[in-house]
Amino acid sequence: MRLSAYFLPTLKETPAEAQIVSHRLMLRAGMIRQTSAGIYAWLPLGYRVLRRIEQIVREEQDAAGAQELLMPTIQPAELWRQSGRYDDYGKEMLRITDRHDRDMLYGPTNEEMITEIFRSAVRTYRDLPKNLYHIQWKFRDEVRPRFGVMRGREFLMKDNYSFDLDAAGARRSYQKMFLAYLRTFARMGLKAIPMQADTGPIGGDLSHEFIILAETGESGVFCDKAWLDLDVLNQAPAHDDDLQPFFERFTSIYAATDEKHDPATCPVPADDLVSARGIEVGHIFYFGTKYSAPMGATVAGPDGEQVTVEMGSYGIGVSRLAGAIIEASHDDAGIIWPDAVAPFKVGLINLKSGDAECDRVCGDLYAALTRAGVEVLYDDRDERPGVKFADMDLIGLPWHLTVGPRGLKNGVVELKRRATGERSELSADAALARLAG
RNA sequence: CGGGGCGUAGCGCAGUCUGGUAGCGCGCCAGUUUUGGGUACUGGAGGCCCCCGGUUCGAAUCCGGGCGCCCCGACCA
Repeated sequence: MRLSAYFLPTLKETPAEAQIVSHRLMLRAGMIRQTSAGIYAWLPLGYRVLRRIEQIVREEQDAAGAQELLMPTIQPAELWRQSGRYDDYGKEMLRITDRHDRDMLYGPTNEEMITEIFRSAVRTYRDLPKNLYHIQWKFRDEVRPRFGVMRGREFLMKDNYSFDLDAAGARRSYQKMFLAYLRTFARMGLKAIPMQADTGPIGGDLSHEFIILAETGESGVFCDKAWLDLDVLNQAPAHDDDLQPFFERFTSIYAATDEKHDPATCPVPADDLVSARGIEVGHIFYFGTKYSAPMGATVAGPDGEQVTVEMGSYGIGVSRLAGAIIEASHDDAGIIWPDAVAPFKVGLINLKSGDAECDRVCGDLYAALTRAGVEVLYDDRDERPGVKFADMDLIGLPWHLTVGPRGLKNGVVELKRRATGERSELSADAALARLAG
């Protein structure tokens, strides 16, 4: 993509309403625009990131055996009356009346709807287990939206729902999601730590919040320092393995939010205990028959009796992750995208657009990289070098490839790694080999 | 939902107390500068001063009523 033609309204100054760093950087980098309190438009650069995040979530869900579908944003109130939540949910639920005076709502979550779909289609235990997910916009009319996309009213969420014949099956479904979540966040370059959360009336150990560590996180967390150098991707078992040992190991390493942390009973010695800040990016829980019972989601069991199915639900804040990743990965100059979610891999900077030699070398590099499948944002604007460098640092692409007349005189271009600031001079061919290889 | 603040050019703000030609910086446009980490200079465009009503010869400014946005707290993916 040529920057001269790209819709990328970067800002030099920070809009007054943005208080936290990810919100400021997303506005300044031209990723989002606010349209109302807690509601945002995603501009091309931001939308690319959102889709990247969504795709990683999707791949890990599919790998874990979940099946994607898509439910609507608007739901009939009737379903929520069946579960008893229509009156309980309060003002956070956006209620709508259609032209026929029917009560509708903009879905804040989808337990009722998925239960309705399930109960109308599944009759026998032979069709279990099932795990269905979708990635869809939700609306919760928060009293006070803030922190940009980290706590918007409208947000993109991956939510899925598991259906099992009994508690043992539900436990296995839960463990599959536990593994999928650890893999998902690790792939995004995040250190996500599962922390035991309130399970409500069901009890047990089957509810975890996944919290990523970031200096600017909302809540205080404590964890065993063993978490810090745990390599999840290398230790993760296959989804078909017996997940119990893995689950036990990862839930036994201490981690707690400050609400649950009690220094008096903490099993971790003070020297091994890390105190940090965190952002919740995922939440999984098992809730048994909370919805299946009132809504009559039953199947015929092996002995012919009707059995109420055991359910769990699992959420990932996809749009929140865009902000959370920035909270976890930025510096004074701007965003530092982890490779897996970067909107482009390489920023190609032409220091002197209009100069025949610079234009030719850049054009060749751009064409060759594109041919090799490398996504490039080519800054071909007629701008000052300082402006180009500053914009590129702000946008935070993983690699910056700089071409200028001074370097070309010596036959070199400059390659910079955004995360480390490390720069090296090399030939255009060598740079191409490194980026495309 | 309690408490507080703000609304003036695309962005950041001054002007409001004490009513009298709508300003500054950045950005934008046209030039000069030919620049190696937000360069410098010259010229220019761009405003229902959030909305409605009132007071006044005259309102961005005073009064009344709305709306919007932000912050702190409580609450929450």
